[in-house]
Amino acid sequence: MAGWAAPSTPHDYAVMDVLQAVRAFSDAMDRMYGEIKGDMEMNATDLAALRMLVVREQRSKDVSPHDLARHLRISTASTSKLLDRLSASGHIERRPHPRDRRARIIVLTDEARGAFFTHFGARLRAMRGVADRYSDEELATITRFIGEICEVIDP
Amino acid sequence: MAGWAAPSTPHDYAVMDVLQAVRAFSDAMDRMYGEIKGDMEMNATDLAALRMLVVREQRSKDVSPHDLARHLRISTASTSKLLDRLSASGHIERRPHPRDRRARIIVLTDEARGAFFTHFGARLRAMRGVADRYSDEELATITRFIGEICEVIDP
DNA sequence: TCCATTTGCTAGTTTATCTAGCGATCTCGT
DNA sequence: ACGAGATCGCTAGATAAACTAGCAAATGGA
Repeated sequence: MAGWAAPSTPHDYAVMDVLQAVRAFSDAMDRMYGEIKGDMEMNATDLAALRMLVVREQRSKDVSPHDLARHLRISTASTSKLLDRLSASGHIERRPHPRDRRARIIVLTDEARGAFFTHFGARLRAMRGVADRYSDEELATITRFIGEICEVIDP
Repeated sequence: MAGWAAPSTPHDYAVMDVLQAVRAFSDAMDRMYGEIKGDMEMNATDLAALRMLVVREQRSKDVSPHDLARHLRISTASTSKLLDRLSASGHIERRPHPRDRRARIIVLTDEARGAFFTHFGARLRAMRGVADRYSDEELATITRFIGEICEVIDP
């Protein structure tokens, strides 16, 4: 994913290395989600939906079926079926929206939170262990870099 | 994905921030692939296969249908169909393995390489632009951090 | 040599997505 | 206040893509 323009200076090599690391990270994420998908006996989309719900919950943001459809890039029809599956498996509940009677709010069940952290928890702790070994300044630089990369790949 | 244990020191906050950045990065990657999937009119699995082939080609590694099945975590039967699709759309070719007459080697066509860089090229240049603004020491730290994160999430 | 294993494929089934369209509800201009 | 148009989530039916089971050809070690 990086390296088809010949590097010439040490800086070029450093840039190439970091972009290769970014690519490797993407692959590692794919494989991790693949593994967890297998462990939880879910398909990729349903797991991605669950991840979104966890993230949004931590930010105290409500999630509608429409939000899910946009994030997952599937139709709202597919989203209805997806919610049927997650509801039947006890991972989510459809709650009425307090103000808009057409709308729904999707909330995670305790079982889903438990299952999620059962499967992600060990890796999250391991990631925290990695981050702990860096200084505050280094972490700030890394955070800034990752943030900037996010902005250019998903503007 | 980070932050359910109350942080108390500046370092805790820095760790929490970087883990949130990692999570956001993962989300941004998902959305980027989703967008490219739409632009290239491919499904997620086929695009993931193409990405794997590009990465392996840059490392000069041969890819068999079996390798694809393992990486994508789909059956070899589904992989055969996937290769039929990619072959029909002109993205790949099945070549005979030089030594094992049962096996195949999957190679990208020039068209596939072109299409891939048409869709990823702008973002890759943008990422390079971001990385260029960091010092060699910073880039080394970031590369090391990302590498360590990869090891713990995909051991 | 011989037999278990590996490789990639096909056939048929199941699962998940899409398009099209519906009723209910909200929003906004008049 | 009220009607037009937009939005929300859902259903039905069609299409696409995954799965399981099993096959022949080729390999490789006992």
